[in-house]
Amino acid sequence: MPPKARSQSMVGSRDRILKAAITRFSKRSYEQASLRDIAADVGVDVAYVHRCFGSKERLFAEALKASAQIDERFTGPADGVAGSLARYVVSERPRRGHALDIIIRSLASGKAAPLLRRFVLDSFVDPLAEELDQSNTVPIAVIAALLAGVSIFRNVLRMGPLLNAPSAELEALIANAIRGMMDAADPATAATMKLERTP
Amino acid sequence: MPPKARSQSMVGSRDRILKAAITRFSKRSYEQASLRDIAADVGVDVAYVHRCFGSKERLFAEALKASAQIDERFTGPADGVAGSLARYVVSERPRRGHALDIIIRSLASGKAAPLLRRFVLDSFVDPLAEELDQSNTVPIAVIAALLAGVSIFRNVLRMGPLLNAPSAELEALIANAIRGMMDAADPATAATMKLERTP
DNA sequence: TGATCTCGTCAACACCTGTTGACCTAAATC
DNA sequence: GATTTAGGTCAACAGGTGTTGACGAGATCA
Repeated sequence: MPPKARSQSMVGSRDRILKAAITRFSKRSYEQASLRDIAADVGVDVAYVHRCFGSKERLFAEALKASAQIDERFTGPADGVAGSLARYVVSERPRRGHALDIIIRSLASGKAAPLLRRFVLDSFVDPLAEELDQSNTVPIAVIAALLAGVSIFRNVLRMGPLLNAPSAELEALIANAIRGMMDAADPATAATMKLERTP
Repeated sequence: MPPKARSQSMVGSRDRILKAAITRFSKRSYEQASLRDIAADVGVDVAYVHRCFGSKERLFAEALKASAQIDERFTGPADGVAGSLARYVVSERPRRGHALDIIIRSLASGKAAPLLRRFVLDSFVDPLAEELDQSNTVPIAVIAALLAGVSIFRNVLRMGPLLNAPSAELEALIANAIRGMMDAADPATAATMKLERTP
């Protein structure tokens, strides 16, 4: 293979690797997504992707961080929190490479779990708790678990009922679950979530 | 190593392997739990555990099935469904090797996913839907996703807030989420769930 | 022109995986 | 007593993994 002219297509190979990693990690788990696959996507040698990022773990960490920047809404939806969260999880047709996808695929990986735990806490639970003036993060964590659970059952497990259900129905179910929980836990906070029942 | 007296400790090695597999698969994912580890737990050669079950996939399937028989409550709690489900997920102190543990650790595994999808459908969603006289399985699937999500965040991800929270609080949050959802979706069914608000 | 540094390749290492075939041994069967 | 059969071991295969060191081509800069 000819060594390829550099200044043309080879600029920013690191970014292209990062992008390929995001895609791969959002389709397969940490262990199932191999460095060789990522390298092949970019058309580069495995050794290079390794040396670009130091280790697979660091590449994963960077991919996770980078995917969060793409994914603006994940850090905290603006208004009508319950409905907005529900809509975010459900309407994911052309979504790919967003933080949530990476998270739900590697939750069970021993290597990735510590990273993901901190990420979910720092990028979702804490900001949302602050946004809602809620000092107790437990309900927020349960919301996160609900959203992750539905995403997993839908996109990873590909469970029939959740795949075929109309988006509106699914959205309403999730939103009402969140509302039902927050309402009972703390009516004041629930009011902040702009409750309008969607039956 | 002396070939060991058979009739004593070696009876039912297959069952011991199955038991070890259940334990391993409930602590690590399908790919992370290796046949060699399982074999070592029993004190047997890898080749034997393989030939006992035909393949790793079949061993996993049998372990999953066997774990469900241990786990009576998983197939359908009797009364006060919402609270019962919540309590089941939360109070899992000395629980190990039950179906839910195996499920939440291998959800993202390409090999195990089809098995798990069918298992959750057959052993949880459908029975519970029937028990509640609910023809629409979508809300039930969302409940399953919620329970799985919380279990994952707690036991796999080991997320702080969900680990340290008092069981009663967590239980109430989950139960109210389920009630809030079912109540809005179908008040008649919700009544079946013996709603008593736990604030 | 020559030294240097970045970008990148190549080949290999060490390790771990599920799986297979040959083999051995104790118990049951004839 | 001889033979089959079940229970089990051993060594190896084929393939995949992250990781490493040696090396090379182009551009940069002195």
